[in-house]
Amino acid sequence: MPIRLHNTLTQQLEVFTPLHGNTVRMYTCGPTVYNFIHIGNLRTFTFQDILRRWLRYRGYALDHVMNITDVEDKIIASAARDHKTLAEYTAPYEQAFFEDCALLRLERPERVVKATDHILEMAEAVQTLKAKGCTYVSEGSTYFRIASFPEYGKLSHNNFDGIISGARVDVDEYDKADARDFVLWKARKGDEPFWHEPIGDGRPGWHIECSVMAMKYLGETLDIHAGGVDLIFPHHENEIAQSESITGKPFSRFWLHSEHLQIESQKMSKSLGNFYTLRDLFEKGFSPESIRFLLASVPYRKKLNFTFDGLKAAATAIERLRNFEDRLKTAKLPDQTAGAGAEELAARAAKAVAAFESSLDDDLNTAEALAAVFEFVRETNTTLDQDRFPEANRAGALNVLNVFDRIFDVLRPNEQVPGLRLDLLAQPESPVGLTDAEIERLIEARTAAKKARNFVRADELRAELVEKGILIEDTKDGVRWKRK
RNA sequence: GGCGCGGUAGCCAAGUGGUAAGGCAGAGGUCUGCAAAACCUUUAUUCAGCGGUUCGAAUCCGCUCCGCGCCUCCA
Repeated sequence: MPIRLHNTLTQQLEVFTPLHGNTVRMYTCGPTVYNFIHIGNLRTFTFQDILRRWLRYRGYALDHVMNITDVEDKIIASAARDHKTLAEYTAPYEQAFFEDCALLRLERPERVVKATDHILEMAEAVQTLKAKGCTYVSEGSTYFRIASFPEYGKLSHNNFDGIISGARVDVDEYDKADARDFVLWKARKGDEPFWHEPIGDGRPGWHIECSVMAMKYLGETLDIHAGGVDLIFPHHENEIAQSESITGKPFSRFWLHSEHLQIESQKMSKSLGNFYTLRDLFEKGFSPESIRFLLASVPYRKKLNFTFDGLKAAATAIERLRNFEDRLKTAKLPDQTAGAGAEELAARAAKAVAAFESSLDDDLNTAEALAAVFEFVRETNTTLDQDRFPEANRAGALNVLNVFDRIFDVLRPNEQVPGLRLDLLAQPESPVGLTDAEIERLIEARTAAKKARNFVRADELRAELVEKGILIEDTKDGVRWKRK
């Protein structure tokens, strides 16, 4: 079954295939590094990660470029306030961004590129636009004239004919010919950083960096361009105007946009005090896997209500899957079973994988994909309970989880991921560190006491273990334990 | 004013014409010396409301109510 994705350009679900061979050329708008990224940013980056993984699962190779915006008004203002250069100011946030991504298991794009490494190309692009008659200069700054691009508005489906009453048209300090014209190259101003280029002393406008870097690395027509819904207008609309004016070709075939999330049913905003970074959530004791699971569990085009109850529910759901995996790996299984045969059970696993796949093929319907997995877990647990799950089907069942985790990636706790800052995670209180051998010895003593029907002693030993953060599970296959 | 989205069980949330997925919480049960953990079962005659189309609607159409987004920096 083919992958179908919702294209903002056409407002429809379309079958996706790359333009050239097997490689998907994808560009995503990365962070502006003037602060730590927040949970809303992470929703978008998680969506892009799921998209990456699903495209690869379906056999495509990726050439994915993500930009880092490291020159921009807020950065300039903050750097000036702190008496730092742009690079001095942005470097720590850039590093923090990659740490956050690693903690959430977000795959690194094939190329991560910075705006300040492409100033020359941007200035050249502005020159090209000037030569094509798409620009004008006002007070030293160069603007893009949207009247030169008749298709302006085709992405956001805004109609700019005539006056839009009620809209707050902000004609700022610069003298723009049309309120919607946007700046390509800002004239040098005061003490602000600037570059000396033929187009003039100054710095690039925001939108031009994405057009330039995307086309430099991926060619004139991308397969996919993605970002948050807020970028549809004006950022992506402007990217289209610039890029297509330069090349005369479609800039991107697919435009994918992820919805915003809300916090406890409210808009996330600094003034409401519900503005969370990953670090904030770690301090509250939530794990990266819980956060990733919650962010991934709601299809990307739906608003996601991000709540602390939701995070707890996500943690419990992951625990259920981990328990299931553990059971599958360690259970003693019969060679022969009555009732449902190996073939039927194999078909059940195949059906679960097929349902998982078709859900994600359908515009990345992660909620439906999860349902397929949990249904399989329940069915298989039942069969295991009945001692009717044969050894021959073990691998097939584990494969369902492997397929699931290739995309969701929440079954393994964080460990040695390069660049991973485990120190940022809230450490669970483990008052006393018992070695495995010590734990085993205490459990053996308890088992012996139980056998001797000395339940007082057995309960003492159990209490001691619980106190030290060890969870005892008496199963019919013997005692299992795990650290809490 | 323009464009667009949404209102499904206590909470989160699939489903866009064929008779309500899944997760969490709750309740009951299995297991156990008792527990815990784990697992199982169960939980919406109903999909904001009112009309309409249809053999049949949560799904299509109209109206009403409520919430939200973009049109301005923003994931």
